[in-house]
Amino acid sequence: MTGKHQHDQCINDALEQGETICRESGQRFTEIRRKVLQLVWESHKPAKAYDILDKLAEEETGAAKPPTVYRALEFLQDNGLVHRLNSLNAFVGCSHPGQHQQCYFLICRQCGDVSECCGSGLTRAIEKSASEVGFQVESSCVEIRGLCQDCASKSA
Amino acid sequence: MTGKHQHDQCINDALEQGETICRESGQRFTEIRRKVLQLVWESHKPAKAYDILDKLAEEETGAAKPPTVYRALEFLQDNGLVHRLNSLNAFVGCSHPGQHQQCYFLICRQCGDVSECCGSGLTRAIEKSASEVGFQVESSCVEIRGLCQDCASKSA
DNA sequence: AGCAGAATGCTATGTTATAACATTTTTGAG
DNA sequence: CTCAAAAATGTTATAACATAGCATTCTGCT
Repeated sequence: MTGKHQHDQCINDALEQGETICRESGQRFTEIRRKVLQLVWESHKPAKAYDILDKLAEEETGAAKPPTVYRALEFLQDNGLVHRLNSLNAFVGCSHPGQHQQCYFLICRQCGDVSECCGSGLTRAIEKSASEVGFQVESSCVEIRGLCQDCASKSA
Repeated sequence: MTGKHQHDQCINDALEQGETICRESGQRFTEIRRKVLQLVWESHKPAKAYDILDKLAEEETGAAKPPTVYRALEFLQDNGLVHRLNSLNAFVGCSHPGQHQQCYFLICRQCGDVSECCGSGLTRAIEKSASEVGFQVESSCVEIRGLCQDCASKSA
C-alpha cells in the first residue's frame, strides 16, 4: 500500500469502481464527483477539502465553491468510495469499495500515507469489549497513528 | 457510568485529581483550568469548546476568548484530565486520569453519554492487526457509536 | 416541448481553532 | 524585598473547516 507502486493504476481502479457502483445503484457519476474522487486519489495521503477546492480552481474556469466539494465528498462517502479521517479532517479513497463492513486506518506520522485495513479481529474485539458493558455497536471510527513499515525501516 | 449516579461526586473527584496531578508534576491548577475542567465534567456528554466559552461568559465579568478555553483544554489533555473526541469535535473528562495507556470511547447516539473503556483486549487487537503489516502503533483513536445499555433497554 | 427530480451554483454565514503579540502573575535567586 | 525570568492569561485578528438556503441548470421521461 505504501511502497512504490504504479499509482495511476490506483486512480484508474478507483474511478472505474466509482463508475460501476453508481451504475449499479442508479446514481450519476458526474464530472465533479469523478474529478473529486480523482483528486482524493492523487496519493495515499489524506486530502483536505479546501486543497481539493484549490486544485479544482486551478483547472476550472469558474472556481468551485466549498459546498460543491463537500457535496461531492458526501456523495462519495455515502457510496463507500472515500472515507473521512476524523482525526485529520481529511479524506482518503476507499481501497475496496462496496465490500467492507468495518475498517480502520493506519496513519503514518512520518510520510503521511494512510492505509486501510479490514481484518475482522479488531471488529470482533470492539464488539466484545462493548458488549461487556451492554453497549450495542452501530459504527466505529478507528484511526491509528504510528510509523509505517517503510518509514520504520528507513529511520532504523 | 451512564446510569443514575451522584454526579457531583464525579465532578469533585475530577477536580481533586486535577489538583493532585498538577501538584505532583509541579504544574499549576489555575482557576481557569479548574473551571474548564468543571464545565467539561458537568455531564457525561461531550462538551464543545464554544459551549464552555459561553458558560464561562455567563459567570465571568470579562468574557473569555477562544484561546483561553483552548489553552485550558490543551493543558488538561496534556495532563490526561480530558480527552478529545475527534468524531464530535468535543471533549469529555477522563474517568481515571494518570493510569491508562490507551482507551476507547462508547458514544450513545440516543442520550449522548460517552463512557471510557480501557480493556487491554482492544489494545492488543490493534497492535496485532497493525503488526501484520509492519506498522508500529504510537497512539490510536477509537470512537464507537451505538446504543448504551440504558437507551437500548428503554427503546426495546 | 414540458415536466419532475437530481445536481450544481452561489451567497452568506456558522463553527472550530490558532497565530502573534501584549500584559499580568508567579516564582525563585540574590 | 526586589528584580528578572518564566508561566499563564488577555486580546486581536484571522485561519481552517463546514453547511444552510435558495436560484439555476441539467437529465431523463412522457
